[in-house]
Amino acid sequence: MTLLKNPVFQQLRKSGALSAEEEKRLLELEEKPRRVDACETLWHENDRVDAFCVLKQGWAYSFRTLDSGAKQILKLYLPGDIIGMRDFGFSRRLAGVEMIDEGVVCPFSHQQFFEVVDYSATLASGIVAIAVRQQAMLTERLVYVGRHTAQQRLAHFLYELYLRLSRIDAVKDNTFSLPLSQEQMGDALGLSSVHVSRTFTMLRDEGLVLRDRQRVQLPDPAALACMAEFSDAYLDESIPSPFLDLHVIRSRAQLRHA
Amino acid sequence: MTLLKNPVFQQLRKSGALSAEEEKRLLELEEKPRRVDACETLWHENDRVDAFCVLKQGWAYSFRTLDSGAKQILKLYLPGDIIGMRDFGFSRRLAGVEMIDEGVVCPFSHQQFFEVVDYSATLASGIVAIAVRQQAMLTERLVYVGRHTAQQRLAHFLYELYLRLSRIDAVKDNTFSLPLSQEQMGDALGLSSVHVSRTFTMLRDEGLVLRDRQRVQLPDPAALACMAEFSDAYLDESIPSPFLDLHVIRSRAQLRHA
DNA sequence: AAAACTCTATAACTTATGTTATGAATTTTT
DNA sequence: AAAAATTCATAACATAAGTTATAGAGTTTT
Repeated sequence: MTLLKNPVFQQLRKSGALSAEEEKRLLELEEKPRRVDACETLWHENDRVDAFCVLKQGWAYSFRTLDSGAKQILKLYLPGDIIGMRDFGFSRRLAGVEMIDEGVVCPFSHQQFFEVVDYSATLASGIVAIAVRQQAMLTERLVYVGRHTAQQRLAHFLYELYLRLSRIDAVKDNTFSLPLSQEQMGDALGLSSVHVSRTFTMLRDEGLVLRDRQRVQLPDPAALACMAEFSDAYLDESIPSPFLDLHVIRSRAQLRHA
Repeated sequence: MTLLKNPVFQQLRKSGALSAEEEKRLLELEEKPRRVDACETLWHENDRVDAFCVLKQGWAYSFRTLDSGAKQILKLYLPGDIIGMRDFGFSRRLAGVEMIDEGVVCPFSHQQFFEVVDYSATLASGIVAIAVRQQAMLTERLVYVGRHTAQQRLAHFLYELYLRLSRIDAVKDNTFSLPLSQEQMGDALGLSSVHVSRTFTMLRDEGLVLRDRQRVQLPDPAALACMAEFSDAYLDESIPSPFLDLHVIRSRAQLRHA
């Protein structure tokens, strides 16, 4: 997975909004791949912000630790996601990030990012759009953690994952791998691990979710989405047309500079 | 309140990172002020995304409406905030936005934003940093809605407001105006209005919050922050040093282009 | 292969918060 | 100024989710 394969950049590319040089610059952010182990910490809460990462392989999550020792998992990162944009413009990390399984990340520095932004407004806007989309998932979780039952929360969580994984071809026969313990899912959804277990049992009894260890199957994804009151607008991948005209604006601006 | 007065741009300015032309460009985003009434809708969920707004005067909030008719309030906007960056890169609004009291907004278009980004990486980064800071508040609310008691949630909400209002000089004698009904606070915190009322009573009994209609007084803000387990990192206004060197990177890049 | 862990399911019990209802206090409309 | 509509406080009751405990199933270590 590269950034260039992200649907946002795919659309820009197809519409001819990306020059060869821009594609090259974007790929330069992924120049320094690094293997990371399962459970490895990428950074801690409160560390100095020095780098962002493209996640090439593996799963990761960001989290906050509370005084009580409880964890709140903020965001699950899948291959192709950018990790750490949440901290852009802050001196210190607002959240820790850990790998779930082993994988590969490509760190890039503040300065590299600035250079890309400075070189191309199109690349800058594309990266911001990707970051905004990631935040949108978090916003959506606030809605359902605040207002929905445990069943709906878990159903929503599983269905969102199902959609995200589908897009990177990680779903076969409505089945995917979910390398999270029930405790971790509880930490993401604001539920106790016991209640996550109870809720899985209920979802199984209703025929909505079959699970065997890390294998999860959704026999009727539509029914699951419906009971979770899932609204997929926030996962919409299509970018608005003004975006595609960016390079036009850009050329006009260059004319003006000249 | 102008964008230029936002702490992010104030810092850039003081460190000499903003040219006169850049300041001018930034102010051009605020060229079309419009009076808006109390309770006026700025846009609905699912509207086409056409503009963003600088909120000059008054309070606003963004929200999602659920199938059940319940509302989840996502974010409170105070003067100096940018409204709508959450939807950047999406075709449709993910949330509605309404004014709370009357005020003034300055809408600017996608295209105007692109032109600013294209003109200056410094301005682009500054605006992104402001948007990231706003999202950070939302992320923080996920943490306490997911993991904290009603008392802590309300305490956190009030203390965060107290800090944000302090920065725009809207707090006198630890007292500020809060033009939200208890039902609306419930909608923000994922609580019923009845329980918000109960919780206010508890906070009063503990001497942490005095309230008379829209006047709210925090006799001991530090104690309130403590009981809410408030961590103020996410409201930190200082931007990291690579930011301040942006114009240096920029000039280097221009040299390379030449 | 046994031992030690970790994860999961389920039960019993507790508690925080939701729901419904009522009356008083404010605010808005007529 | 009266009437109508909100908003707020409080009570009584209902319930979803938390907590603690136990045992089995899987996994890892020895």
